[in-house]
Amino acid sequence: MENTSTIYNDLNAAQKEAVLYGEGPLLILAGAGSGKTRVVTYRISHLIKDLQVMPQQIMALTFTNKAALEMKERVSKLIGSNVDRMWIGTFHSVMVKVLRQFGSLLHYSPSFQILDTEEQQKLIKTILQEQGLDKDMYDPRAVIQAISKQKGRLLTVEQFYEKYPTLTKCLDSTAKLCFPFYAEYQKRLLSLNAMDFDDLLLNAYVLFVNYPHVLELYANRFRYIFVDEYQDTNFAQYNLVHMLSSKHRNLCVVGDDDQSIYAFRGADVRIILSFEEDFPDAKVIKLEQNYRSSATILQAANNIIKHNRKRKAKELWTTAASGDKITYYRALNQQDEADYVVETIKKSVQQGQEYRQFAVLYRVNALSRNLELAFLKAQIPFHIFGGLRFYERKEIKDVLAYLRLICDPKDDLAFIRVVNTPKRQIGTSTVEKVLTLARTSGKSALEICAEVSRYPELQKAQNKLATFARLVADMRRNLQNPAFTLASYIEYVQNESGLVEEILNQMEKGREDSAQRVENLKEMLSDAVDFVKQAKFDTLDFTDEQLEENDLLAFVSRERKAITDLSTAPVKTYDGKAADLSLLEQEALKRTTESDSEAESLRQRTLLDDLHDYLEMTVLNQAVEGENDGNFVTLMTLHAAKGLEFDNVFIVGMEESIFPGVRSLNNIESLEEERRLAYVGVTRAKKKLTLTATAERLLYGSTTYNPQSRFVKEIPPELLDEKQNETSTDNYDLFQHNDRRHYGSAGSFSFGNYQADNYNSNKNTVAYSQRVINKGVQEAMSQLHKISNNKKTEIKLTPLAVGKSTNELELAQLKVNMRVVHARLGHGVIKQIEPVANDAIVVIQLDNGESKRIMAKAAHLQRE
DNA sequence: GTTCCTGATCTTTTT
DNA sequence: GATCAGGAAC
Repeated sequence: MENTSTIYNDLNAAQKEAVLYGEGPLLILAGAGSGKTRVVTYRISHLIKDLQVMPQQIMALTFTNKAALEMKERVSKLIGSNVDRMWIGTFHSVMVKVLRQFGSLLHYSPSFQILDTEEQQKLIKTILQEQGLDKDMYDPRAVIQAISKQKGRLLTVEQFYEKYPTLTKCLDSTAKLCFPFYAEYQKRLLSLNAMDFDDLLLNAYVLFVNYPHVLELYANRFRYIFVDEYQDTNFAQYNLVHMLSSKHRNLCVVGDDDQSIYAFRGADVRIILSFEEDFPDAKVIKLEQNYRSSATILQAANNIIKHNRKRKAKELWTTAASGDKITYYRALNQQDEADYVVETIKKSVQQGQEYRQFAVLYRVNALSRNLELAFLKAQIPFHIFGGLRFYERKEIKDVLAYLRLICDPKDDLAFIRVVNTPKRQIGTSTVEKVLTLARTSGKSALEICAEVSRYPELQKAQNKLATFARLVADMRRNLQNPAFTLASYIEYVQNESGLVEEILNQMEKGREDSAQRVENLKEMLSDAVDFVKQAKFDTLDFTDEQLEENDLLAFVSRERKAITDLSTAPVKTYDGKAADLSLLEQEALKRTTESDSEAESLRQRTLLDDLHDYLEMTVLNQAVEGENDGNFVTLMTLHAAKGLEFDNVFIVGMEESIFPGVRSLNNIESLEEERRLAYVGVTRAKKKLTLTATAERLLYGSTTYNPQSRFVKEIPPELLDEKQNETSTDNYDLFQHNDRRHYGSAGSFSFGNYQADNYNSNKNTVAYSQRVINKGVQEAMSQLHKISNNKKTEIKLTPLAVGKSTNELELAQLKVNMRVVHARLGHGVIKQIEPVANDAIVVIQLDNGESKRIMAKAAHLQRE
């Protein structure tokens, strides 16, 4: 076998062993920078190329879309083009695939929708109100978290109330929070035909338990299963993985217990720690050689992490030279700290380094502010990652809600969101009435509006509601209009709904972020163009679905036979109900007979298909492109930096109660998680690491004085090169004072609000900055250009057939002081043209004296 | 129904 | 200091 290929020659002994290891459970403990992804991708390629394993027999589960994408690309480079047949994806997306296929067994229709966190919270709020519960006692966010925790532990509603039959029996505080809500919440989800993120895992689990034959289908098919970042799995994921691999037992998990930093969202380190108990015959391979960092940096990392008690013995080593010492800078205050970072980068760049080789990491987002200002002042290009994600922005979510309502008129949550957005004088009380009527009659809210004249109690708002219903119906009808592409259709909805107009009106009133919001709407259009392009590429899943359609029929007939074999005994199910096989059978038959027409629509995707898939992508795939290969300094949280590497890394805010955070000071478990976070941060650096702390810090509106972080003290002093602001004499005393204080005490003390920072009103500078609020970490960092090259596509929209006249002015023809006619507003003069994305905001002085802002393209302005 | 003001809150984040 | 939700006044 050794002769099959030379690609294995660039692996070290441990890596090679992991790649070539045969059948059975395999745990790869891969330290930071030890070539983990390379090992996994090589192993997959080895299975396919050397052992003739079929790609469709391989499943690889990741936590993020970014990781899945990277794995796909790297595997496809190694083996050629047939990655498509493998199931490489996030836990969630893979389970969606399963549930779309078999969810009907759990009484969900295959088109169930997936709720995001905001909608979950809204649901909880309604339940809270309707049940008349004390809203000071229940914070919706905490309730959602509590429910999520139960689901992560695989407690269904039935099991939950079995375990906690009364409120007084809820000893656990999260159970207490759940108790009044869980059942009702779940009931609503079902009636909305919706699942939340945790349901995707929980329901897949329930499905597999209730219908062993379904599990068998997958367990048989997937001979090899891989799990990336195994230290981040929760109980539900753990169980799913074990079920799926129960047949062939070729489960390969990769992870590093020292890099487990997501316990706060349900990850359980014990899962990776007990892999060998789960599989006594497991092979364990440790990858300890680090190819990333200098010896000094590694030594620091090892010294920090060895203070943790619960962990697998593991020590990174390298053949690299010791390199530069770690700089530890003690600043006067956060300004001084930021200036130091900026100055250091400036100097290094003057000596020939590039901005892209620098990253500044921090524990909490709040620390980015001062850095941002300092970078702006110094005119150094930078990107801040984190903050609101693209699809979570208000203006985007509003458009998405319209699209959802158009797609599925029964989507009452979408209805609630948009019925009065933009404002249509439809208030909460009216909406309440509509919803009550909908609930009692079993109709959807939109249906009620469509036949509003039948309901005397809605008389006052009759016209408004009817107009809204007509608006949505019109939009829906236009789905059939062949002139539309997905992007041009979305643009049409953006305009027709009045959302764009509302933003422009707000701009009129001086709202500052309006231009940005318009730009986001435009960005959404190019996003849609790219999405369709990709969807045409990605035919991958359809072949698989086709395959499973037959499986579904086979499954039903087998299940039937099982029942007849057991004479009258019903199939054992999870909730005690017998499976309704006849329904399922009809469904399966229907699908097979439809498969011809489906195959046809495969060739010619309809606008509705595109829209459907697009909507699913927006919930499930939150990652959005960032600017990829720009030469800029990266600013992000330590969490976001996991998996990335930079030549030069700064970690700021190395102070007790910031890092480690206040909330972890009294708890060993979370303190150890903070320490792992420090370990992750330190190991991001390849050549040079700089740590900074301040004597005095203005945070959350008050000044604090924190002792230096214990993590700095855990680094042997001989590795550190300590520096401080030379202009100051009292600086050191301040630190002495801070450090004399005890660690465990409730963190920092404060002298109240004095002296705010000097830069507080720099809003204009912020606007021109290179700051990209919210583009995902995804591509900005990766060297994979493939997608990003497509991303910069120019938006080409099919012009609307309607309303286009020969007199219509093109964007380029518009000039200031030109007289124009607007179909609705009448005559006026162009006063200002402000380009935005591929369009422009035009200020028109109307003849009646009023001035209006409109989007140039949608306005269809004509020559006077 | 809408706007404007007050006051509580401020880890980390993906799906 | 900044944001955002919820309540009172318009």
